[in-house]
Order: sequence, then C-alpha cells, then structure tokens
Amino acid sequence: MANARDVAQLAGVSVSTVSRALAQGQHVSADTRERVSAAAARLGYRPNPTARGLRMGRTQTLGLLVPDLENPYFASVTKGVQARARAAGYGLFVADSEEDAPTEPELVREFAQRVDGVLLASPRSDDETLLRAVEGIPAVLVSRDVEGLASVAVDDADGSAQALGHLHALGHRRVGVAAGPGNSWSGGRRVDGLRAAAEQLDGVTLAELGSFPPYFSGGFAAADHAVAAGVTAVVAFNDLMALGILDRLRGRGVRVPEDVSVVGFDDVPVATLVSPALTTVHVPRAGLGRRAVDLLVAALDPARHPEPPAHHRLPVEIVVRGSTGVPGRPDHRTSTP
Amino acid sequence: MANARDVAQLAGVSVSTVSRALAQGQHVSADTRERVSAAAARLGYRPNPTARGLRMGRTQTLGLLVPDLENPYFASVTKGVQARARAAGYGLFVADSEEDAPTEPELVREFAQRVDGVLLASPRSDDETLLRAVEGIPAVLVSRDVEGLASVAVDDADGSAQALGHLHALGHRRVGVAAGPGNSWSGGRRVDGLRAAAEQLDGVTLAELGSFPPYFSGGFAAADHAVAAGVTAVVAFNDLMALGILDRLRGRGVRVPEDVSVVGFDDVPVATLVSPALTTVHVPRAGLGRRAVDLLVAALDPARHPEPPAHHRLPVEIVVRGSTGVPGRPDHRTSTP
DNA sequence: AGGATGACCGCAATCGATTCCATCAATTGC
DNA sequence: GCAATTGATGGAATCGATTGCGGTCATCCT
Repeated sequence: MANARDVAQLAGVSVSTVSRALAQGQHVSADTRERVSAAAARLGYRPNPTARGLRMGRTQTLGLLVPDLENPYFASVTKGVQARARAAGYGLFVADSEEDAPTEPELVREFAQRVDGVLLASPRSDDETLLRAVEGIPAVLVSRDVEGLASVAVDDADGSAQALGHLHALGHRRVGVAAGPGNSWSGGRRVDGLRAAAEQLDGVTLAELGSFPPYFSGGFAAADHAVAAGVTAVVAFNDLMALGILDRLRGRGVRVPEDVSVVGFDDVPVATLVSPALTTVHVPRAGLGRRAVDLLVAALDPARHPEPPAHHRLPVEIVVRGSTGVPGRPDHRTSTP
Repeated sequence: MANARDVAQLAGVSVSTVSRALAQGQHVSADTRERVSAAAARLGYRPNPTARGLRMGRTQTLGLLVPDLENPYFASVTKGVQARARAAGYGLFVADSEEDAPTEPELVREFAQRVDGVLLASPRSDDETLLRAVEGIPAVLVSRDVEGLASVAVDDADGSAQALGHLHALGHRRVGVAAGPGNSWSGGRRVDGLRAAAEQLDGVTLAELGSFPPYFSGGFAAADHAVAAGVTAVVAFNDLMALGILDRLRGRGVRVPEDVSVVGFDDVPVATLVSPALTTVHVPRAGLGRRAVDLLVAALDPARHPEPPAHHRLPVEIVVRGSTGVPGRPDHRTSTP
C-alpha cells in the first residue's frame, strides 16, 4: 500500500506538500497540486486512517450499540445509521449487547477510544447507568430520552392516541392493553399515551392485561388475558407481540377482526406478511437512525458552538390493515354453528 | 483520558516499562509490574487503539460487508459475526451495500486500511469482481464460494435433497421450483440440488416455474405459475418467497397444505410466525458468521503458517412444520361445495 | 576478587499523516 | 531600487503506543 512518502517521491515534493495538496488544496500552487494528485492517483494512494486518526484525534468513525441485531426494529435502525454515517463520511462500529444491560457500559468504554461518537439504543437500562456510561463521549440516544443527553425518539403517546382513536371510530369501547416489559422506556410512554387518550374519548375503558415479554411468545399469554377480559380489541406494545396475539386467537377459534381487533406498534416488515395483515402504528425506524446520525455529526463539528442536548421527536402514523374492524358480538367465545 | 505517560509518571517508571508491564509482562520485575498495574487501574488507563494500530499495523478490527442489514438472513449472519468477533478481541466495522454490487469493491477498499480482515457476503457479484476487490486483504466469503478465496457456506444441495425427499415421502410427484435471481450463487446450487435429487427419486418430476425476486412479492408471481403448472408442492428459493406464495395461494382460495404444500429455505424467524408455519430448510445463519470469523482470525494469526484457502460447509436440516402435507386432489382449483 | 552473565529498565526510533514554523523566492509598493 | 509583504515549500515536531538497543546494576562463578 502506497503511503504519503511514496507519493511525495514520485511527485518530487515533500510529504507536507502532499498532505496540503490533497487535503485543503490551500497553500499549494495549482501546478504542484496537479502533480501530487496525479502521483497519488497513479499509486492508488489513500491516506492511512489510523495515522490520520492518531494525529487529528478523530477517527471518522461512529459507534452504534443495540440490544439485538436480529430484532427487526433495531435492524432497521442499524440500516439507517449505516447509510447516513457513510454518506457523512463516517465508518460504523457496531456492537450488540445481547439484551444484557450490564455489559452496555463496558461496550461503550470499548468504543470510547475508537469512535468519535456513540449512538445508543438501550430501551432497558436506567437513566443513571446510561449517563455514566457515555460520560465524556459525544452521544445520541435512540428511541428513548434521558435528561441531559441528546436523543431521537418517536411520538409514542401520539401513536397510542391514533391507535385508540382508530379503534374508537370503529366502535370499540372496551380495549385491552398488552404492555411490554415494565422497564421499557417507550413501553411506558405508549401505555401512558393510551391512558391519556382514553380519558379524551367517549366511553372508552382500558383493560390493562399486564406486562408481557416483547416477543411473539409474549403475545400468547396476552391473548388469553384479552379473551378472559372480554375486550373487543387489543393494543399490543409492539408488532411481534401483536403477531403472537393474532396466532393465539386463531388457535382458540377467535376470529380477527370479526371477534377481536388487534393493533400493533412499530410496523416492522413482517406486519404485512401475515394474514390478516396487521394494523399498526408506523414508526420510522431507519429515519430514527438517520436523524440520530445527523445530530451526532452536527455535534461533532468543531466549527459548531455546542448546543444543549435536545430531545427530538419524529412523527408516527397508524397504518390500517386487516386486523382491525368493527366490533362483533361481545361474547365471541361461543362458536358459530 | 489517561495515556501511557500519565501511568508512567504515577508509577515512577518510563513509558516503555508501562507498555511492557501491561503487555506481555515479560522483562519486568514483579514489583514494577504490580506498581504499573495499580497506577493503570487507578487512572482507568486503556491503551489507545489508534496509536497501537499505527505502530503494530493491526487494528484488531474486522469488516463485514452485507447486501442488506434489514434482510433477516444477513441480520442473523451479522449477529453471529459480531458476537464471535468480540469474543476473539476484535471490533466490527459494518457496511451495507444496499444490494448494489458495483459499490462493493469500493466499500472493501474503504475497509482496507481500517480493518485486519474482511468478511464478505455478496451473493450476486461475479467471481472476478470479488477476487479483485479483496486483493491483498485477508478475506473470508460467506454463503458462497470463489476459487482462490476462503469461504463458509452451507450444503445447499443437501438441503434441496432433504426438501425434495420430504415431499417425496409425503407422496408428491410433481413439484414446482420457484428459483431466485439467476446470478445468486446459492440459488444456483439449490436448483442444481433439486435437479440432482429428482433424478434419484422415483417418479418425481420438477416443474421449473422460473426466476423470481427473492422477496415476499416474488412469491406472488411464483404462486400463480405454480397453480397454472398444476403442481402439488412448491419449493421456494427462500422463506420470504415461500411466504409470498403462501399468501397468494390463500388469496386465490388454494388451501395449504391440503391442496398445495410449500417448502421454504433458510428458516428465518418469521417462518414460525405465520399460519400455517412454514416447513423449511434450516440454515445456521449465525453459525455461518461465527465460523467465518474463526477462519479469518486464524488466518490473521501471525504464528500460523498460511494455509491454502478452503471452502467450508455447514450442515442444514429440514424443519417440518404446517405448510407441507400429503397431496390432495390434483385439480385443487375446483372449490369444495 | 574480578569479570562474565543476565535481569531490568530507559532512551530513542518508529508507524503515517498533519501542521506549525522557518525559509526562500517572487511580487508589490513607495 | 530597495524594503515589505505574500505565497509556496520543506523541515521537524507531534499524536500514543511498541520495541530494538544499550546501559546499569546485582549476582554468580571460578
């Protein structure tokens, strides 16, 4: 691999001139810049990022920490982050905490000296832990807020309001809530949003079915609670759980949406692959990633005067598909002849 | 952030001693090593990876290139790679080519100076391009072979044989093949495997339905071809396509598996989330990633004498679920009264 | 007791780029 | 025509760690 000295030699100049010619192009005559560029091109020269990183104190790399790369939610966030980072001239380090909160601070520390800034998607850790973890490192939180840190999230409460409004418009009055893990930040916001929306809507009562694992399997238990509670509709914490509810209801002979309507959250790709397709609140997951990168890159710009960390909100919107409809008979457990 | 000089100062030794004490522990008295370690711990010292990388010519970083991070297949590969890389003491750079083959060599070149080796998942590029792209960089291919490069893939042909064997055992004799893109390496192997297996099995004929996009949407077109061809079973190039076939068949009133059986390939998580659950050939995707890392890390070990690049094979096995059954009446287009 | 051996440790070079500073030439102004 | 200014360029320091080399001891052997 050619280095700056090789280029200098070929162009008949010094290494300093090579650096200047290729970097800003200032303080170098047009003629020499031409010669240097030609030499660099001929040798296929690329400045060594490690050396440059050492000297400049910036690695042109961002770090992304997610709890699970296989989870379609974070896969999309990662995709958005990767694309935007590359577009902004940054490489991307990725780490997967495997849903294990305690290792997250350690992963961030490992990042610390290799990246210029960190993007953190950590739904479960508590605020204190996160604040300490990113101490001294430019960071942006994804899909959650922590006081004192910049963040990008969606308007969960509004999504809940849209979901409940949709069900109310269809005529549902008794709606089950299948909440996610108690320590999930956006989970809390989604439930709060449902409660607030229920107060605004005429005659709607919420049946809080409990907390369930945010996966397909969690939906099974939630479905049984929903049936027991006699609701005509269920709002799930996320799509995977909603899919589990769908499957369990079908298994029990409860028809969707005739007997029970189901609404998910996130609009992950699989929501359209099932039948009936899932009505859900669309969350711009890749958009979250892109915006987070924009914020981080702006904060990294040395020409920028530092702004106080802000909490950014991206809009969501409900996508109505086949899993919601007008409510049927209250006692859907009686089978049709 | 503390550096080696700070530690040296606190421990009352020189930087060289700090380095030696913390690195091999050789050529340093036990007493000094103790003092240095204590000082390092007190300052929270971590050797700067950039500086070390410059000096040693190794960054302790691997690069992973995939065509689409959102595709559950590559999401799983990425997860496996990340976990194993971290376990082996390497960081992970990730790049997404967005299914655009021409940018892949460029991405590899961007990696070249930042990573010690590259993991390449590129189903579509041609051999020449890949060979040139990784010239001079330690590399391992994932899910495809190229002569002259190390690779890890699964036994696609055996998977095909298992799939067809399963259908044959159920009594199917006329089986549709919904192939993937023509330039997909494993796609070619899967079709070849089906042809070879068909020759071995009694009375099985293959109806090659054509090439389709490897997504849900591609399955729609394939399903219509399958119905037109009057087959009792279809093997799809991958699970997403199989899911599309399932959905389209249902839409047309064709029952699965009573009228037509469907077999997928890969066993991505969503295969179990639909109803009927998809019978499919399980591919150890994360395992591919882990094994690829093992190979690459071994090749990077300077103590190792270089071995010729080998093509590794991981086993697959069919997972029978609800989408396959004994064949029904040949003319399933006639509706039941 | 004196020299050889070896353990331990510090000095300084090194990796490859960036950047400050000094130098030199050329241009401009008076 | 001479001084001052501007612009182009090279030399050398720098980032933070690793490592070859050499110096300084203590120890051991004869």
